[in-house]
Amino acid sequence: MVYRRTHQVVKRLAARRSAILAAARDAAAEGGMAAVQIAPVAVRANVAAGTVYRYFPSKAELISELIAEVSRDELAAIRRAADAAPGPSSALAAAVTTVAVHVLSQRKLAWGILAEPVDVDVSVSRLASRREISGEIAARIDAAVRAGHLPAQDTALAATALLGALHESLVGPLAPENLDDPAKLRDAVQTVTLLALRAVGVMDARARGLVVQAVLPAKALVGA
Amino acid sequence: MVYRRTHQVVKRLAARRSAILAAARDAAAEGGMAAVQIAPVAVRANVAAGTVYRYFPSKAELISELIAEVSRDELAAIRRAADAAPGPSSALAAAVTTVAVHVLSQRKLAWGILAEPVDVDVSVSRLASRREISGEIAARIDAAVRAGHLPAQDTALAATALLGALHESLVGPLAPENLDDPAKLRDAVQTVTLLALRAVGVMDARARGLVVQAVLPAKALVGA
DNA sequence: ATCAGCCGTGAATAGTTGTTCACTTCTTCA
DNA sequence: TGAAGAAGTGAACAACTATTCACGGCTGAT
Repeated sequence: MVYRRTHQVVKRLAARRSAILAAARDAAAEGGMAAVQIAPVAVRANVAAGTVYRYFPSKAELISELIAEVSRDELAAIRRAADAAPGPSSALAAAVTTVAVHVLSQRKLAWGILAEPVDVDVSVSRLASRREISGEIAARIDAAVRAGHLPAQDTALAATALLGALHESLVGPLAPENLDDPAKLRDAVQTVTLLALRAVGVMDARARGLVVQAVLPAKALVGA
Repeated sequence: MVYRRTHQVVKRLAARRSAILAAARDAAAEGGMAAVQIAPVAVRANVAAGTVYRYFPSKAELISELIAEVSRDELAAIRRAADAAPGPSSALAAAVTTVAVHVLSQRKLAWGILAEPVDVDVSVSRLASRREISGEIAARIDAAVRAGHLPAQDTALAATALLGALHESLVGPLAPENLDDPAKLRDAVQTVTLLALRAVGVMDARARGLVVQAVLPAKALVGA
């Protein structure tokens, strides 16, 4: 053979691949999953439509990777916030707040990743990602139950319900309008976190305390 | 003119219109909104594709009417159940249980009506329907607050969150698998209702009592 | 410098589905 | 019964997009 991939080429290919993924992410953040179409994404990434297919075997694969990437970031953020909390209940509160803040800061993207319809091939990947995040929340609920802070319950179902509540109330079509106002945004996060904590059995008074503590560090994320 | 619509013809036209709507509903119940395509719906209704357009100006209009119809039924059921309850807290529990049971008994249809992606023209109608149901739940929460049974709160946001929790945990992709088993189904309804009641501030012990009372009459609906 | 082979291209292709319309069939009434 | 006009038909059309592929240009070893 008279041609072999040199390190420089490998790097360029990886960069281009990332650029395409980033373009897809931008498109989704702007117009939801429906806006992730091969031609527009190619334009954003400064490549031709055909080139996209040199990097991803199909659109479904591209979207699957996009979802996986976003979910990986999300999961890491949840773990970081929860692990930094002083106890299981605080950790749960931190996890919930983190989800709320993240979802709000990228509403369209979150909507696309979480709810917007896609074809079957993609929903497999989406399901896996969602399961991971739901599992993480379930684990945090379970820890609080084992610590005696919460009544015994079906933690998997509870985690799913909490995520549903967060998503629907913050990025769903009935979500409040002017969440661009930071104050309103913080209120919404607090309110929803409170609902979530009470739902799994935290006493009202204690829940209010946990919410305040959890929102303080998370406020930084809102600004970022 | 030598032709005028006779009563018999008017009736036949109305029947055909209903048949098309019913066909659309069946299709949605079987395969979600994605399955509501003109050609298949026409076949189900025993008419030609073109005929559908004699009754509905566009597919979006057809789906909008479908959504409105289903939501109207849903809202009526919620009101009926809530009004039959002895007090505001019971009414709220009854309302939540009713939503849960209905959603479970027609999962695919509910998913299509509530969450499946559709084009913009349809989402207007969907939004209106959803707002009505959410408003009804909000009103029930508000009644319980005014009765002093619940702490003051943003009832609209709470109602939206509750519906999100119900939908996600019962018909979302992470919903438990074998809900066809009546016992499992009842458990799921109870668990989710309990979560919902606690979320808005009902004390755990009292919530458990309300759940049991609310599920008893609703069980009949499951069988139907 | 040169050539083998990979990378990038974008116009053409193909599949899917909502919508139209020229035509047929049915209904009503004189 | 026949004419006027409405209702029904379904093949053809149109719009949208994912995907392909034959070609031109670039890269890297000799």
